[in-house]
Amino acid sequence: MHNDRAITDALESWFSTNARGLPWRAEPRDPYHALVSELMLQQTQVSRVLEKFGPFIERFPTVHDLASASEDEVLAMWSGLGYYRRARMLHQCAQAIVEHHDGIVPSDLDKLRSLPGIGRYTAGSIASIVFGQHAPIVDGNVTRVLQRLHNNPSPQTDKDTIAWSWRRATELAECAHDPGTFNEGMMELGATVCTPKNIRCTRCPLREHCAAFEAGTTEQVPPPKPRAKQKTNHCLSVIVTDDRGHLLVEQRPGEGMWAGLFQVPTFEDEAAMPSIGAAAGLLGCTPDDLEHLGSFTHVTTHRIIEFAVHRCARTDLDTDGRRLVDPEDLHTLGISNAQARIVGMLGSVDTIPR
DNA sequence: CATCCGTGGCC
DNA sequence: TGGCCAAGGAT
Repeated sequence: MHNDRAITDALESWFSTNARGLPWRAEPRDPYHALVSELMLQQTQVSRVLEKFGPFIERFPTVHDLASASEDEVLAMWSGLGYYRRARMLHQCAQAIVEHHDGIVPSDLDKLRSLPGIGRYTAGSIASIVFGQHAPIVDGNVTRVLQRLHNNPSPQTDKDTIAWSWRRATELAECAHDPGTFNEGMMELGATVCTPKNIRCTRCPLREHCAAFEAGTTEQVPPPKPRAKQKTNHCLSVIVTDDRGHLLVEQRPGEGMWAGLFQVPTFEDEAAMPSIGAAAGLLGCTPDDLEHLGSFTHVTTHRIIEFAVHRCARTDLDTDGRRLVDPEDLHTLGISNAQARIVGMLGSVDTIPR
């Protein structure tokens, strides 16, 4: 039907000379390293993962170390990566591996799939890249490459398109000489050559197999994804220190945005910025104790968050469910980049974990 | 099944 | 520089 073997051969050959260096690709491949890396790669760019992977593995060298760590420690090492629920999933995943799989990352696709935080993409990725199995993977890159390869103009998010992509990826993975290399190659091609815009067809190893290139429709296939409208939120954050210079922090709820992360006392409102009077009242000081240090806008995919940052002059506030930490020790707590920026307004305090 | 969950790069 | 873009898993 399709010239699948020609496609997989061309791609594997291209990838073996065009791969960017990912740390866990070093031989021998440690399945635990792959697990951490794949969870990180689910949600952020390769460059960010490169920054965070080394320190994370150094802190949690084995699946046992990760499993026995506290959730706070895991979140601390995840700080700045975003999608923090995945850090907790990875933590639970490690615990499940220790409890149900003798501390050994399973190679079986269904067993991988049943672990927390691992869906069919991540299961296929570990099964194929680490264990050499002919398992398919489909991510946004793979879908785009496949749709262009077959000049399939359907919306990427359609149920039928997703099912079609998985069928096609399954055929190709089964055909591939080295399915792990093929799967990595598809993602790398989508990330560096077969990109949404500025498509680099002249550098594409699959050009002669590409129906969209043939038809001249690469720019239109696939169509842009519909985007959710951003909601606005307002946060008033207050930097409070005691007479030793220790910083007052609180832990966010276990659900929602930045779940389980720490922050300086922060008051939120969807409609408008909380008033200084209200914030002072909740903190147990007066408006005169608060000094406005600055404001900024923090943008995420689904939210626009306006932050106003104040400094409290009082050093004797009731800690009331909050805790005081030495700014030097902030890197041991999970904090968002927005909060790191706020604490940075205090001075040249280094808040990024290393 | 629709919605939620961060951050940074690119133009 | 502000808008656009990337993307899997859980619930």
